[in-house]
Amino acid sequence: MSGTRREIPNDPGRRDRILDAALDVIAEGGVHRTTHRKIASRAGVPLGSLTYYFNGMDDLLALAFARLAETMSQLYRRTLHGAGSPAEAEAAVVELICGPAYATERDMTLIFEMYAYANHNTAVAATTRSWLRRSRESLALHFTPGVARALDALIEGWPMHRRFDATPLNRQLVAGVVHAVVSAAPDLPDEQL
Amino acid sequence: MSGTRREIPNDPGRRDRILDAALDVIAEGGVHRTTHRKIASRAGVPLGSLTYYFNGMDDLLALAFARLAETMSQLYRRTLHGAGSPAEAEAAVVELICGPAYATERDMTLIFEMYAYANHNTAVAATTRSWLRRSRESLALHFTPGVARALDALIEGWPMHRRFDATPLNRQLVAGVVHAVVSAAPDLPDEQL
Amino acid sequence: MSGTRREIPNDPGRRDRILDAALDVIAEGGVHRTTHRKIASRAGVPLGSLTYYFNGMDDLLALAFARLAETMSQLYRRTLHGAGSPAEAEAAVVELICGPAYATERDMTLIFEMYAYANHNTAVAATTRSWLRRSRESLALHFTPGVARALDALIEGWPMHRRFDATPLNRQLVAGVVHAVVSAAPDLPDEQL
Amino acid sequence: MSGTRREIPNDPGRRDRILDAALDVIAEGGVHRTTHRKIASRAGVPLGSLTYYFNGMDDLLALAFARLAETMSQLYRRTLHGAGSPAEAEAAVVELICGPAYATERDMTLIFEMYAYANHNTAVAATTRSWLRRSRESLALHFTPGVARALDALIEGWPMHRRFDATPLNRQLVAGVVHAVVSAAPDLPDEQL
DNA sequence: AATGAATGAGATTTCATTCAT
DNA sequence: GATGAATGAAATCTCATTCAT
Repeated sequence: MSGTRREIPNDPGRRDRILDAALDVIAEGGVHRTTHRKIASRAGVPLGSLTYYFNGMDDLLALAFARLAETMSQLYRRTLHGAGSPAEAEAAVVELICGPAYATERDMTLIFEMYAYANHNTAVAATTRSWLRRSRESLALHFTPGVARALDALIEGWPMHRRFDATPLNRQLVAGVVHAVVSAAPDLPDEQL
Repeated sequence: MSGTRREIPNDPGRRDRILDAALDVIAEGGVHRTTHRKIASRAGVPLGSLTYYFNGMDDLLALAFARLAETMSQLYRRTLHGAGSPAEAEAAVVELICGPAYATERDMTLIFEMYAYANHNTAVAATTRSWLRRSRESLALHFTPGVARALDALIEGWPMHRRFDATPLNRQLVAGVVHAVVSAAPDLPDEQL
Repeated sequence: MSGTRREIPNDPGRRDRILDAALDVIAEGGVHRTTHRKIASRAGVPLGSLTYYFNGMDDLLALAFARLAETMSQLYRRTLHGAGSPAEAEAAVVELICGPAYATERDMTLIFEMYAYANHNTAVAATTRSWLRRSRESLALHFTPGVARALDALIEGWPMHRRFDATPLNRQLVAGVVHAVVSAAPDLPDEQL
Repeated sequence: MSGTRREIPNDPGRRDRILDAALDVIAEGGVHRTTHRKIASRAGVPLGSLTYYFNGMDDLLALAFARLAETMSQLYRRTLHGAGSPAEAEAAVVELICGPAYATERDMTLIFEMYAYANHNTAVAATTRSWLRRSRESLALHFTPGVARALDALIEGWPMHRRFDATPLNRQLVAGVVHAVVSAAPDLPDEQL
């Protein structure tokens, strides 16, 4: 019955479905309330498959966050690579700060969870570092290294406030600040990326 | 029943000692690995006293984060209130972004944990909102509302990157960016705080 | 301050208030969910007074059930002693079976709890036996020993069914059955009470 | 996911063994002293399996009492269905009231516990109601509805007294009373079962 | 390759009781 | 005589992980 031929997995997309389900569960309750059972139930897979595909919870979470970072990075990249002029690049940055595309409520929650978890897990810390590096590389297509760092901080910090603030972001204000930072480039010290 | 005499607790500081121990445990392992036992052991109190003083883990964490926010708020406030001139105010902002005083590694870890937890707990969400509001009020002593918002985002976002970046923050770069944002004030749209 | 004179309790009715509160708590949640704290809170007395007045939970419950039995016995007794003729005695028995006076919902619940508890506590077993004996003595004022035993079983069993049955008791039916039992006296074997 | 094959439990009778163990523990100490540990130890199963098989103590107790009611109902039913004549039916009722078969000391204790618990748990209340209904249906095979109700009350009430009385039941007395009630049928009002 | 029944380690929580005042 | 802060023993419950199939 079993022979020597390579067994073919009977549900090839299952691994990723589990990771997506894990992100859903994290978004809903936080890492601290994430359990194997919830993930399995959400993914519609048997409980045993979680330990079959992953080496415990830490491994599963690390891979789920890696998947999140990959998705977010691509969005970031797409948004910035599409810009054909300095003005369009600035607009793209404003879009990343204000737009719901970059950070839905679910995404913001997941990013918070990833940052928090990264402080206690080296694999996720590496994922996070790689993400930050890639963000800056995308920004470096259009801006000097120093400006890229500053814009990155704004892209990080402003949506965080937006998440908890009652008042919505003022798009004109964001555009003005981004422009001011970009315009300051000549006055900023040299900086290696 | 027979009078209004209040019993005197045998150990008046114990409540706060437990909260501090909780923050230590969170900083070390994250909320997701924080347990009553670890907190009790760290605080040197019997396990039972945790549920005597607090209504379960959620309550305890909410109060611990409130204590954290209070401490951080005061530091923030002290730093900004001390500034006597626009130049000193800018320097204070640079200090908040770069200085280890504002955010030791432990503090940064705790802040990440608080943000993450706030997405799943209304009490902590309220604490977080109140903290953001107070930050902006302190900034409003020296800056227009729009500038205050932008600086707040920088103060939030830049140290986050610093936490995961290999390279340390370039203080001159930060100073340049802060100055650019502050100088842009006349060009920014009106904004209510 | 303390001297040698006898200390006078500063709240003489408190003991009984605690016992009544205990019965309330038992009626609401059952013995299995009865705690010192609930009783103290219900009675409006300090927690410590429970262990001051009683030797632990078993003692407290035993005394509470004794109080219940005393109250119920007196009602039973009053109902039967008031009867001046055989017909009135029969009517009194019907009243005890059907009437809400003998057994409100709360009373029935408490009696069930007492019987259940009596199987595991000798003091309450004694209380229960004494109650049954007194019931029969009251019935013996009007009926032969054998009839008294049979009526006692009906007074016990019928309200139990009433407690759980959807349909209410048929008073005429009860009266007919009681009359049949009473009328059978000459045919019943002699029985010592 | 891949098929409909059902996993076979390693120990198919375990669920029922746990319920029987629960009844043993209840009979010995009462619901109020029944704990997961005692049941697990008595059943010879690991502690964790109790919450694996049951949704908490309430669920476990409800199912244990349902098992008790089922067993008792069948005995009741067997006893009454075996009667081939009115005289045999009367004898069967006397047997149910007096015989140890219907109610050993353990059974009586458990029934008390069930009634007490039923006042605080809707599932057990339903079990109890269903039991009472089935008892009456068995009695209705031989007696008019009114007589069935009266006999049911006697079957309920008399063994309760027997449980606490010092003196044993007088079988002749019981037979006489049952006969009197049965003979009164023509004089009793019509009653729907 | 895949599963889910089963478990034990440990988490949270409850609560009777103690005892300093 | 009286109290309620405090505790430890034990209760319930959760869940990652194991493992026979």
